[in-house]
Amino acid sequence: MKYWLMKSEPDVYSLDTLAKEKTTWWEGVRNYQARNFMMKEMSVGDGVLFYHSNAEPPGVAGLARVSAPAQADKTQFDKKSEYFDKKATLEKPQWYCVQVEFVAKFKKPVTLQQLREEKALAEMLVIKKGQRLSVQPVDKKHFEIIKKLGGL
DNA sequence: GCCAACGTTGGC
DNA sequence: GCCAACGTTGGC
Repeated sequence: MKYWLMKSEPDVYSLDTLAKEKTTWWEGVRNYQARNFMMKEMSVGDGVLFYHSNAEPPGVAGLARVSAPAQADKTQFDKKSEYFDKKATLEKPQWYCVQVEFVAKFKKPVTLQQLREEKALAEMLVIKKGQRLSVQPVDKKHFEIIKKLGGL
């Protein structure tokens, strides 16, 4: 069982949307490191911190869980999609994504500022300068602290 | 294989 | 909207 932080812009796809839809395929990741985490490291049941980037304020909005293993991201084959990739073929997909399911929404989001102020979280990747990875691993202890900060 | 140019991310 | 940080692309 591993733990992750996954970023989404709430204007594009928010935790509230996931709460309504229950599950979603995490499509549109076009970074190899992030893809490799989804393809090779994630397992069904892994815990996910759902992070709102480009939000006011930015921060962890709640919890999700990996609900199906990685499969080819179908948006890479869709010419009309902004995520279309002409290098991808059905035989050799370039991009994969896992399915995540809604778990819980924090009563109040745990803001980036709170994460920075919490000494025990100083080593978290999301805090670090220039850290842009949209899918990143999280220590269990950090996951638990944030869950508590979120009131769960 | 180097690296400059360019594009994207994401906080502010 | 700005811009620092970083990833990707493509000429050589």
